Amino acid sequence: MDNKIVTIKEIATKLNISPSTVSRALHDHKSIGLRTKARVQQLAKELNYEPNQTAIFFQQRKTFTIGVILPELSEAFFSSAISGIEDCANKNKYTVLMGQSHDDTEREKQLVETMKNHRVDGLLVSIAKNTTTYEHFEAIKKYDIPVVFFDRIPSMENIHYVACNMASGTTQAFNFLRKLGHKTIGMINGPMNLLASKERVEGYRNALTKARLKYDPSLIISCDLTTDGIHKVTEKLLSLKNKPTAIIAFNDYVLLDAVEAVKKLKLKINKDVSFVSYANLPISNYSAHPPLASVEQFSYQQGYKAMEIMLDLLSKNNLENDNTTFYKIILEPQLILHSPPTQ
Amino acid sequence: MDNKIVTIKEIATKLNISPSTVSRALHDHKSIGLRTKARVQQLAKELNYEPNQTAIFFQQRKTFTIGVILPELSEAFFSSAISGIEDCANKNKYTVLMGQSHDDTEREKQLVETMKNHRVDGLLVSIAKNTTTYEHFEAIKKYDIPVVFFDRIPSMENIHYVACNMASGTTQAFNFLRKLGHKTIGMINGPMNLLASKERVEGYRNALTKARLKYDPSLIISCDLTTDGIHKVTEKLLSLKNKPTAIIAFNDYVLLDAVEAVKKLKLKINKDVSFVSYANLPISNYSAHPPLASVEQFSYQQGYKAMEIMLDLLSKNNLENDNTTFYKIILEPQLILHSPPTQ
DNA sequence: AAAGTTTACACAAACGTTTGTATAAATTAT
DNA sequence: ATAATTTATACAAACGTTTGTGTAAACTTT
Repeated sequence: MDNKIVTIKEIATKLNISPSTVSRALHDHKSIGLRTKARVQQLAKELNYEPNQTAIFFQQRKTFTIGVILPELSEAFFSSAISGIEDCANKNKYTVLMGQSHDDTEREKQLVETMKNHRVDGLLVSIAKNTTTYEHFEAIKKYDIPVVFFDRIPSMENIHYVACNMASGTTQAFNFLRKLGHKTIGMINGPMNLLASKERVEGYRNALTKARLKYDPSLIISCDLTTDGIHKVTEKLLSLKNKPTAIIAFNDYVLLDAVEAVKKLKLKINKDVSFVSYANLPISNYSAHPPLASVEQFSYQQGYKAMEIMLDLLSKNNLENDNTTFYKIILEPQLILHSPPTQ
Repeated sequence: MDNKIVTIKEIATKLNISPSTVSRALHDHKSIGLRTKARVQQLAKELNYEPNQTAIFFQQRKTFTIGVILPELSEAFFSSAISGIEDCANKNKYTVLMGQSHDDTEREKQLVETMKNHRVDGLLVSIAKNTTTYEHFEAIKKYDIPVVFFDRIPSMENIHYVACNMASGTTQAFNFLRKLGHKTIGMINGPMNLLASKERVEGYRNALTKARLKYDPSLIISCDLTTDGIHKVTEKLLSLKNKPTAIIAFNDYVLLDAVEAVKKLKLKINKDVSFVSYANLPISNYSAHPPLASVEQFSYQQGYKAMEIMLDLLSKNNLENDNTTFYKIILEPQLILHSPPTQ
């Protein structure tokens, strides 16, 4: 019942040997005799010895902790991603230090600072939607803390990242709608500083080109991902002369707001206008107005993979921090078709 | 561009003063002369000095880190709760170390161990659904690491916790259904080791008593919260002689599965059987088959409050770890009515 | 049995910071 | 001008662990 925390030193004193011997005995070092090893290990067990990780972290200059910065945990995409990160980290004896930017660049900067001071071994980041300057990420590299981005990738050179091929996903979505007979397809896009937004445009245009169709720029509108913004953009799209009969929404959350806007306009979903979106969140399966299809972005896998890359970087880190090769892992998204709600 | 990490020692050497002086100068200690203070602070800035937190943690025996163990981040309830935890922690210069038990008691034990070794200052826990032994939580108390439980509370004496009053929530739900005319009300309950399950029964029976109705135990069935379990329980309820016309589901996720079971039985929701559930997750707002009402459990607030309690415990901790008074914060839940999906 | 080798341990330094105590120098008081 | 006090700084230990190096004692080898 004594809640005194036992140290290596105490074990050493009790056994009349030196701390270094105890340490080595506990690590099963070959240079320690079997008798002493046994004695040490037994006493350690008896006294309920627990290594003081903070001391070890300090001494080893390694914390086995990975910082994760993401916009918003209550978004299913990110909670699922961090779930993957944590699972992979845990399997490899790493722990996850978590921080939400709430899509605020200032907060994001602070978090990077905090994480750096905590001496995390690495940083996994999905950037805030309005982050456009990247000094805080440049800065941390100087400290030999590798950074791997996932999903929300900044427009930086020489970074590691894992993301979904949104161009291809968008092409899939576009072609799917075309096959259903839609001729005019609109798109509610995200902020253009996000790689994912650029790629959506790319995929959209690729599909047009392949189909030898003309590009009407007014059919793609960026928005700030707020409810208001989405409402406005949706109304704008649906009041175009070249009015779309189908809309590709930036993601399932955007879709929810877009649906609201459509209802306000007294238009019928899946009749006047159909939707396809991205992420394939659980809500789509139970929603009253699910999209016809959703581009699955494999958030759990993205997180898991990002952590795997991190582990790889960390294992190589000692040898040579090779500043010339960068992981750019592109997962192929998959268009998931949804059946309309029954009853 | 030199990425060498600067230490207090180096600053001391460069200025030809002792490390202790540098440390005190950086902390604005009154015993340091203004001139030296200025010189130190300037050089620190120039060299981009960053205190090594791992050293400080080690030295101070305090990490400003709070461990959070919860079942499953991809459940909206928990991601929202940890969001509250993180927000409160961050405001108070604390960081969050996160771990998911995936509702596995073994993993939960491991996590407690990991957190302990990381020397977290405190632990916030929502237990795995099948955790029935609590030695791992008893054990950590000996290390003077306070533990605060939230939402999923174990049946232990002398613990701190914050939870929602599920008894009252259930009574509200029951009365709501009664007012709609339902005479026979069933309940899909969770595992009985959870306080929340016991409280639901309590609230159900209280409502009966107040209304001078007889208690039919077969109308309340516990399940293991798996899809299969929920299907079975739903079928069982709906094949009773005393068949319920309304069912109180353990939470919004359980509801989704229960709805499936109802459909399989070719029964009509809101006609043959109506539902009320708990949590009031976002899905309810967009669902094709939302419950008539959902008991809002204020997950974000629960997390935030739990962290506040933790902070309070930590501030008092030094004085006297008072093992006689325990926080038991009960939030009053609120029944939120849902309108059926439009169109 | 002497030289070489191995085994099993001890010693000490290091990681970066904080903090109690000692002590010169500067200031004030007498 | 000397003693008392204050100010500003240095010194050293400590937190718990790991790890490079040194070294007796116990073995081999010949």
